[in-house]
Amino acid sequence: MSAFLDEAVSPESAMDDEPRWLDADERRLWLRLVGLTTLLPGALEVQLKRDAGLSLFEYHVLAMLSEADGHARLMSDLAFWSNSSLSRLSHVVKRLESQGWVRREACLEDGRATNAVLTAKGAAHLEQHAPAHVDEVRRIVFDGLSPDEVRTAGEVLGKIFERVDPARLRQTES
Amino acid sequence: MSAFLDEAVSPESAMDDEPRWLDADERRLWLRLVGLTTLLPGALEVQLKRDAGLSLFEYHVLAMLSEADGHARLMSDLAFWSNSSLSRLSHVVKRLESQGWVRREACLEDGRATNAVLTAKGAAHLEQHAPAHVDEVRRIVFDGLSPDEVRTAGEVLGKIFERVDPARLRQTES
DNA sequence: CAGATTTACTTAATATTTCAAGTATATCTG
DNA sequence: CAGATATACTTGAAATATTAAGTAAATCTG
Repeated sequence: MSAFLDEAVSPESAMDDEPRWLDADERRLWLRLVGLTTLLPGALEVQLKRDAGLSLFEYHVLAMLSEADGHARLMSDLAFWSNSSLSRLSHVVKRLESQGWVRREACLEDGRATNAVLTAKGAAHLEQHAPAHVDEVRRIVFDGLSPDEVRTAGEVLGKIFERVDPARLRQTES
Repeated sequence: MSAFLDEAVSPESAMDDEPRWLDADERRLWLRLVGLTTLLPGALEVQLKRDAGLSLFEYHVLAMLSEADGHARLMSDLAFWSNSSLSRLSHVVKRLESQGWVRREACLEDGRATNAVLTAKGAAHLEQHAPAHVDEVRRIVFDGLSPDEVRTAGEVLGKIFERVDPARLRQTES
């Protein structure tokens, strides 16, 4: 990734408007961002999968339901809050439904819409496994960081997140 | 994710050793980290896929080869540098090979090992599409950040990265 | 208010990733 | 140096994710 990201390489380019290559600090952040996006979910999933039979994404979906009014959300809202496409969510909810952790309910106000609802069993499952998962998140993500680092990194990632999809920022603000 | 991450919820837990739930700043960083791991690759891939017919991972693999001596690396080294399992890499290299961008070569020193080698065509493809990709990375990731933010965020992510898999840290240090 | 468009999803097909073996070579141990 | 173990991959199958197409209900438009 160094070549074709930083400026040490390829003084000639295909088009003649040379882009601004990345400097050393940018390259470092970039590589770590790429590294984390590929490795972090897997690292956390080992524990979750083993202990709770959930992927990180599934856990996140259940957690988003657990904090909603009446433990229910419209599929499209839930897709938003779990950073996913409706299609991906639909498949995952089907699986969570088959485990008895979630059920679907037609929406009364809008005939097109469906609510995903966390069942009592799903809530219990989440409660049971949340502590170990939070411990794991803490162990991998937070134990090495000072409060100040947590705050500033959160700010910076927020600025990036905002640009990934401007409509989504509100998600982590509340 | 609020419930079962922060401390506003479930004063009683299954086991009685209550974990330390996340505080507001921790929760914010955590949600943004999760959000970025799920959305950032896709956001960058739109451009790459359309213009260069490459996923972010494939681009990364080619870039890692391009900066290696002789444009070649052992499969296991390449797996390390691209944060992937050998199996995943093997499948992807097969595809890159079928496009003529990479070829495999037996390693002379070790009969078990294989070198993945960037072909001239692969190097040309990378050179052709690198500028637009870097522009896109810059647009989404860096344009909103000050040099100071880039530096400090890089540091913090490094500390997390180190804990995801201690053996891997060296990767973004050089 | 009829036809066209948009919204909210689901589903089938495809692509990608992971998992579990399998193969072959290298190294280590008694 | 023979047998055991470890390393470096590859491959096929299973799980997961994305894409494209389809259905049905709501809304918008002339």
